[in-house]
Amino acid sequence: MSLRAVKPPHETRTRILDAAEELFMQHGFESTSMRLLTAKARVNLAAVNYHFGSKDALIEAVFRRRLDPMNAERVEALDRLENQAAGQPLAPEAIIRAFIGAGLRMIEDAKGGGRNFIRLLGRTYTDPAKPIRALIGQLYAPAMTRFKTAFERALPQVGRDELVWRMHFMFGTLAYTLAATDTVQLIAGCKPEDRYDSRLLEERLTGFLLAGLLTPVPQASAPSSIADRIVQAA
Amino acid sequence: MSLRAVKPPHETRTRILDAAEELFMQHGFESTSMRLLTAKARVNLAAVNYHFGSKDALIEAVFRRRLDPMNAERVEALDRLENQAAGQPLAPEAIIRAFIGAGLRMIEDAKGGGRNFIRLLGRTYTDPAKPIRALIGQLYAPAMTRFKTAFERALPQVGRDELVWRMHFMFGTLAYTLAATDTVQLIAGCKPEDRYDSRLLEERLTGFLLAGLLTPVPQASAPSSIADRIVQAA
DNA sequence: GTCTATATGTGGATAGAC
DNA sequence: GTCTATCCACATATAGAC
Repeated sequence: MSLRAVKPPHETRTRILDAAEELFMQHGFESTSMRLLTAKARVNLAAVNYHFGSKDALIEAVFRRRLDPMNAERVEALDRLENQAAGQPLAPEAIIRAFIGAGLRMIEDAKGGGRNFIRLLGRTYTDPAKPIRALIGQLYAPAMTRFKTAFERALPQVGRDELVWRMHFMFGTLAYTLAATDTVQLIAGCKPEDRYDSRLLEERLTGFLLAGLLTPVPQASAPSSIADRIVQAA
Repeated sequence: MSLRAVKPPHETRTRILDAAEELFMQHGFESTSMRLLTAKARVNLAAVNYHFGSKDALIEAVFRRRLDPMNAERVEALDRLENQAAGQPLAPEAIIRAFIGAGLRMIEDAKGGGRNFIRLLGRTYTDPAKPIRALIGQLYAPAMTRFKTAFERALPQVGRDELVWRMHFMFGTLAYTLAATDTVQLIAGCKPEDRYDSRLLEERLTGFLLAGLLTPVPQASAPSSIADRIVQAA
């Protein structure tokens, strides 16, 4: 045994992943050069190719490291809810929380890099590069299927097509919120200390999304009476 | 007068802008080289620098060409509403429609390139490059201020902080919807012919966003009773 | 205004010593 | 597993002829 601490296995890999996560978030994939990345990680330029094979493979590894556990957590939360419900449809609010919780809790992890990743993730949903979108879609697919089924059972009164769009709106709101939370000042000064309060954000998001999901389905024949319909439904 | 049609002024500029719009949407800014761009526009490689000065200046011109008229249209719509209202606060639904209408109508313009631009725009809200975000923010700022004031007057019961977040959610939903409308299949097969029906999409979006904007403000003390509150409010 | 040819920099990837 | 040196493709931008 040497007197020095034993070097953790794959320490180099981890340093590369951490640096990549932060730089990809700050500058995007294309603008982050391997030279900049390896300098930040304090590893040799050739290390990325040795450990990951290519820049693209590194990008995939960055997403897998966080996204696989995150989606597993979501599915586990849904499993727990469905076990408790014993065959009954779930409450829409509970499904929403099961989905957004995992991501929101990660924005409080500033030191461990979770916040960086979440913002990177939110932006990558709309990345122009096809392989990137395909990767994200593939990593999400299993969880997506489960949540879609749960929403369909919970909201039988919302037709299939309408539900697809509402889920689309929902995921969009979440993705954008996570990606652009630093930009909220653009609209107006909000208390900076509230920006990363995931509990507060969860309540705000849940309220907003739940209302959208539950709103009465519009009839094509009455385009300007949505507010009326909400009042009538109440 | 020659027998040939007179060459329109700045035809080269327009061809460059059109090609840039499409390629930036497909591949992003970094991945679109001037060589590819000028080839698509059928102009000389040096033409971009001659007419715009640099690639960055071209990017700015692409956004200004569409975004300035688009935001002007939004502000005009708001002007009309406020003139009609004669000092009374506006209906939240009308404000939402005034904001989202201009963008939604543009997605039907597939041939003229409007659809390309809208998707490019939606994605660029979360672009990692600081100068790009700064440009977008600057081009939006005047319209943003007007709409924020209108929403504050229309929704006095919502509280400043909460309203800022709800507007953030709203713009996020819109941006993501416009950017990723082709990805809706990711959630499930939706009728492809509905994807670009801006009227249908406007009804769906308005219903979703309006419900979120109007939902009762959560109390921090009762985190799991949002559904109850909606029922109580009704 | 348009073109060719080129200057100048940077990118990802790798061969081969240690 | 780590490092240096280098290959080669491709980027933006421009000089100068037409």
